[in-house]
Amino acid sequence: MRYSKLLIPTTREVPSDAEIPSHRLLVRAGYIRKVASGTYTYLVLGLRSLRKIMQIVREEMDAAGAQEILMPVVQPLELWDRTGRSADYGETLATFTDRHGRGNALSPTAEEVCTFLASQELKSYKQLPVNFYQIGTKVRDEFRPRFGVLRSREFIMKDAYSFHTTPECLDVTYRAMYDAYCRVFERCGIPYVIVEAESGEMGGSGSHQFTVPCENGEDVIVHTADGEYAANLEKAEVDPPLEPFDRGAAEVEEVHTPEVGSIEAVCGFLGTQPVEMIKTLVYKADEKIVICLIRGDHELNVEKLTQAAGGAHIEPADEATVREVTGAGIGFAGPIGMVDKVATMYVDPWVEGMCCGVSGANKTDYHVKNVVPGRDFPTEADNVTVIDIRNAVEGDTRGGKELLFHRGIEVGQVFKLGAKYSKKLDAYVDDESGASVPCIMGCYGIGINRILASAIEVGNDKDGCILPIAIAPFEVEVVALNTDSESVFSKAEQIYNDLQAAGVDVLIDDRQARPGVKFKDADLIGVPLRVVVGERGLAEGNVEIKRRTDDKPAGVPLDQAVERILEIVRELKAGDK
RNA sequence: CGGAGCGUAGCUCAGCUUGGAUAGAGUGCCGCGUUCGGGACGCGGAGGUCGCAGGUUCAAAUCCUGUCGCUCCGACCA
Repeated sequence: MRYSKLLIPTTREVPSDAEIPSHRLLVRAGYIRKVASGTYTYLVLGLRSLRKIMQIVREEMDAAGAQEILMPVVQPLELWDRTGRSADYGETLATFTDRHGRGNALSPTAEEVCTFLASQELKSYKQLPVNFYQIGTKVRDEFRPRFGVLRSREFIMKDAYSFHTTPECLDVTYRAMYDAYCRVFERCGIPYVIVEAESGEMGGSGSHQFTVPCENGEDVIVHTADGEYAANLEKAEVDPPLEPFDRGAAEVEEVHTPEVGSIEAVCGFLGTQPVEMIKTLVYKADEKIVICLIRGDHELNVEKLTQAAGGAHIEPADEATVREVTGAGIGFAGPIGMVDKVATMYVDPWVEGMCCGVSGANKTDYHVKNVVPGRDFPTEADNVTVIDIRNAVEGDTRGGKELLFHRGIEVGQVFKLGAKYSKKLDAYVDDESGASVPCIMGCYGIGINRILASAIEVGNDKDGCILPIAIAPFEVEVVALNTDSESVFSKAEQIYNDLQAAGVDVLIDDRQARPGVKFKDADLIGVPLRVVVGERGLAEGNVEIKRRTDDKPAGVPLDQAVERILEIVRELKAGDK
């Protein structure tokens, strides 16, 4: 394609809202333009890259036995109500009421619709297993869009849903998807790690997350140095305390702590450390009130709590509920005497292991000291569960090995869903014995735009993008330096035509612009291979070929240029895999 | 939703504290000329209801109130 005919609005300056490299460069290189918060128009370069990514995904999904379909973005809210996910998603689910008064959701994912399809069409075990996938726009009314295309309100996702009669059959497809994902990311030329993940709102029993390690990622991955264990922060398990602590503490003592509700404030007031505090959090698990005890310097892990509560929908209790349950204002909840007032009390092992601690007194403006787990509140009772419900932190171990933390961008995740959706949406089939059984499901997502953004996040330098050839908008850029020189222009055109004929994705910079401008733009856009045709080179019978990652161009005789370019393109493609 | 901040030329920003004349710069854009291998230079030009609505004032980009939008930090994330 001809640069002079395309809208490739490169800029020297960046909009002030772009903070991370991928966002800055996508804008500067003219791949995208923002329309509103969290929504973007993809211009020719951006769309070409997305298409290449989608094609790779499509090929690997097809090869893995999935079949492509297309489901609606506008979905009946009723289906979401039936699975309970309209509540789980909350305001993140974008909804509208149509002119007939019907509720509709804009799809952030499509378990409901796909399961609905299964319920209508799948009747017999003989039809299974099946795996449906689609590539399309998803909508989430994000509480806070950010990082450009990485966390937007609208994005492109490949989502797939598989149906099975047995867990073993699901395992086979799950593994096939897992392997397909590895091939997708390898072909896209981006580095990735696979970690164990929690299935979260999806509701399921097993999951792996594919993450591109990089500084600006929003996900935290946790692993041991030997790589034997790797999980995301939501999932990462931590060892319980090694040594049981000395329990020889004094009697419980109430202290007046006026208007100091937060951990920091209490510590400042009493001169204690967060590690000595017992943090008491009131939550609602479905409609039941539960409390969670974690050490003051730890954070509650909602995913772990969800699992502990048997998959219940977890949300923080509102202030009125907290007051009613504890009899005190926010910030003064404590464990003593609470066990009878709540459905369940979850105690983190690191609280159980405390010698004694400071907690709220369930009395506004008061805390209590010398609270001993097991003595002053039960750690063993019918409705008390001691279980890991906090985020892993620096210094934690797992299996005795130190846990290390890194950030990453989630680009894909695979889930075993079980029968949650099929039961709620009546997706049952007859098995071999004639019994009606709910389909066992898996689901598998890939963030298409995130692959592009993360590729730039890990591939850039001061001059611009450095994209793998597999997903770059063009494979080769021919730069015609002196466009008013007939010989330069015609030779550049000849190379351009020959490359096109050879099936190469080639861009020719045929603009009437100064050389510096063309060089800068070529670097910024990040086309993997640049071919310069200029008077200086032609005087020696050469054109210049430079990979985006090379320091200097190499002169190649004009008559060998196309052949050499094709060779390097082949090498680059092989190298990316 | 809580905290902070910002809305002035297409973009990046000055001006606002301490109200005052035709609202500025860089970059980008248009025209002419000179240039032509790493974002050239000269001359000329277009481009602004200073987010919007009220208010204070002889006078508002500037002060006050409201409102809308955006951004950053935090709060259950593909």
